[in-house]
Amino acid sequence: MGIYEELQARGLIAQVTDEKLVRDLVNEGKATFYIGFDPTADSLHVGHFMALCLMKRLQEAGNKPIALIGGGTAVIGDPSGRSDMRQMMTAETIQHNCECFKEQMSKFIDFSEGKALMVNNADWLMDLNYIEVLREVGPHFSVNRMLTHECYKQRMEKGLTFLEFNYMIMQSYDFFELFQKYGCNLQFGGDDQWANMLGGTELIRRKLGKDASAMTITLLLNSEGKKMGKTQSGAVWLDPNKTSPFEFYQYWRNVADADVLKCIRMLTFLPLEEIDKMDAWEGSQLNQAKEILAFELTKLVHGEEEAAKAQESAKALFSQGAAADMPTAEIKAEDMTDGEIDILSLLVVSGLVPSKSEARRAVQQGGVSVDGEKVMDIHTAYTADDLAGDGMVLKRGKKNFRKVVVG
RNA sequence: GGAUGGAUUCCCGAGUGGCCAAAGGGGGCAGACUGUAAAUCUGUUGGCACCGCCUUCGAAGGUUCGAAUCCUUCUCCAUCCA
Repeated sequence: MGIYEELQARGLIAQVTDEKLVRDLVNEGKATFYIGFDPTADSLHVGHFMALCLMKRLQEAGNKPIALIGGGTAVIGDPSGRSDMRQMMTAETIQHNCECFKEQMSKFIDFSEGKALMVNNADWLMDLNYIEVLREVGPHFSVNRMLTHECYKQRMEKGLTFLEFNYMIMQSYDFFELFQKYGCNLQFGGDDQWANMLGGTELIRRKLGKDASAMTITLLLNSEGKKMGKTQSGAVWLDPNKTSPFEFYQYWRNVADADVLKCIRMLTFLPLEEIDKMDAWEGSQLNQAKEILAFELTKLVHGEEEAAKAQESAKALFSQGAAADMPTAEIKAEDMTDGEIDILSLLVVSGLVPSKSEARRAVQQGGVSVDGEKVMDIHTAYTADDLAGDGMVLKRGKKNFRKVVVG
């Protein structure tokens, strides 16, 4: 089985321009391919992770990856799949994000000895001359056709600025540039990038009369059709400072039944035969699959040691409500009044709730416990002695724990 | 540049002088049930010193005993005309 077939079996391939061509290219290790990452935040997230894994897989099969950081395109903002305009970012923010991306990526991809390249499209986009670009590239794009693309259609209702409209042209230009400079003959991207990517292959064909291919990665959607890797409080980040390994683990531990196998297949490196066996699992057995998923992914992103730690913590926490390695909050002397701290303040200081009102509600609804004992009275107070030594395990709801100690 | 309509709490969306911290839905949170799942049911969903007070209805002013609601100016958005 070639790498292409494997990707296909894992459900990673969404669309390709010319299946036979791409399959041969990739299977024979002749592809020089690129994936673009727009530095819209200071850390990569799960969506990027899929792309990185794909790069890794293809690199192992002998192909050469180019990681393109969109330091130039991020200035514009991709309207694809968005119902409103992206917030404009300052040049400094983008620069900072680029640095963060570079660092994180080198953990996943082997950039040594020219096995892979990392480029920033700011290097060529920033110096473009408006009139020149219009004359060089403009004639090859039909506004009529562009407007019919799905990605713009959505925005036709809400409004699309000329700035964003140009994103596609910039991305196409990237491919064109990479094709000429590095012989990059294949572009990968999220399925929402399809139109933008076709723009590139078309530009290359029209300007150079040569063929380049494009292939999109299936978007990881949950059974409700929403993008995975998002929580109400934001994305699930790969940066341990933004999403701790424990939280990361928990996110995957908690995916819906319907999504487990899909995630294992698409995201992990477990052999397909093993995954196929899990297909038969049902009911509470799926719970084990979730554990496997969570462990495997945490291992990939944060390393085996962190993964094991996260798993142990989770197990300990959910069976006994205590664990050595769990998020800890320190209570300082100034948080205490008369040597005591009441339960509401404790909840707020520990970061388990954002306000005292919510703390009050949580307690009144029976959602708070200390060392396994439910707290029912909002006036309950604790002294420094209660917190001494190993501290206390403060719990809000079923899944929010925090160890509280004196700081 | 002109005409019209619009901006409400996390989101959608009611509310056109006091009964509005603002209906309803979605989402979130918590409880019950479970498998750290889903579905369902219940409660809750601005802040605080919580039977009371404070800050919110695009922004700034004004009218009024009293404004999300009326007036003025401004900003932004949509549609049509140029």
